[in-house]
Amino acid sequence: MELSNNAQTFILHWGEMGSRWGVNRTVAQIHALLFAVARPMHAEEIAETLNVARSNVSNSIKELQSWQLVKLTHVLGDRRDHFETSGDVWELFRIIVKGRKQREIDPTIAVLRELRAAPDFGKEPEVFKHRLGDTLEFLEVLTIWSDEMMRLSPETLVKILRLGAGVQKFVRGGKGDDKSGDSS
Amino acid sequence: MELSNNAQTFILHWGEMGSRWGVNRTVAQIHALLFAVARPMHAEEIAETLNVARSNVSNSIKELQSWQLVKLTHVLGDRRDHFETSGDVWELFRIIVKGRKQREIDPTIAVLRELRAAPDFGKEPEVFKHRLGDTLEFLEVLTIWSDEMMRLSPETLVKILRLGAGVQKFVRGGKGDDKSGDSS
DNA sequence: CATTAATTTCTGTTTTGACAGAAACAAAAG
DNA sequence: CTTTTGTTTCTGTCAAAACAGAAATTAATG
Repeated sequence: MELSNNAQTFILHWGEMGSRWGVNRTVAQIHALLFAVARPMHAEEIAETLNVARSNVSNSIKELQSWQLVKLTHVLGDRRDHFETSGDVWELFRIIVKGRKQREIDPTIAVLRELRAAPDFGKEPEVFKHRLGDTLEFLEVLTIWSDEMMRLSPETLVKILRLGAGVQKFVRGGKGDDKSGDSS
Repeated sequence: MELSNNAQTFILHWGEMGSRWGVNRTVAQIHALLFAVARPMHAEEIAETLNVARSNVSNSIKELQSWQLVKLTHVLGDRRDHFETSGDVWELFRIIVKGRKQREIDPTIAVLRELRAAPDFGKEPEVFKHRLGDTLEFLEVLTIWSDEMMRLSPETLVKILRLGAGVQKFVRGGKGDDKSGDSS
């Protein structure tokens, strides 16, 4: 398939960004491609369009599937597997956040809990214990919050985001709290 | 400096996690070390403690400084540069979010805006234009929201996070919106 | 059951980034 | 101004990951 200049720019940039946070370029490009063309494609067509080896496409798709970012479909009269991705940006966001939390936050929480429970942890300096405790508490609050937020529909989510810092009006003692210009 | 087992575990894990989101192991380890010991250290001591080359420490610290995660200090009677990091987890979080947004979101917003403004963009298929538009809108809302949130004090922030999805009560039309069990 | 078509796994090559050690540089003290 | 001490830049080595192409496997059709 021939890509327009605009589609190319988008896909290349997406691949570039992908590698900036741990997902390899081809994986990110395939996802961008499926997002852009908005129709099911089979492995062969993806490989041709992006100029990468089919094996590469195969592995990348497996990875995308494991993250639930692309799903397998079929088109009538073609027995090849086809793949597509959701066009709902909010749903994609939810999936990505969920995955990153699992891979980046959860293991750290586990380690911090183990440390706190270790027999010799009590002997550590107070600052160290205190800092680890703060870190753990922080990650736990963050986890609960993100789990709850991600359970909401995109519509509610966008409303909350649009509220912005306005939510501070709803928490007691939150007045006069703006820190504009204190640290930059 | 001799590290306790607990401190070692923490630092090694932090380094491990670091490499999971694009920051190299040594950089993450140095940050973890400074966080754990909670006092200024000079380059030499850092290198000895972590068993890495001094040049490596030098470069890593430069990177951490550019992200405002460590700052330079001096201790009396010692002309060497010493380095320390904030013990305030919330402040660290704010700095990290800010940096990641700059490096991961801002460039994408710029590209999407350019695409939308390109002379031949109007000729693109409707779905494509629509999807890019959605993506841009999403990233813009997210940016505004995070900018505003990050301006709040840690105390307010923790209150809001603790509210969790409870914030939905404050947005109109948010009732009956829970999606539990719809997609997993 | 054989043949064809598609996908996945395997193996070797290439590229990229981390890192150590040396060399160059800068700053302070006597 | 020279010596000492600390910091940064540079260069080469090493390790890990991405990737292509071939081989093996699986599934479908006649």
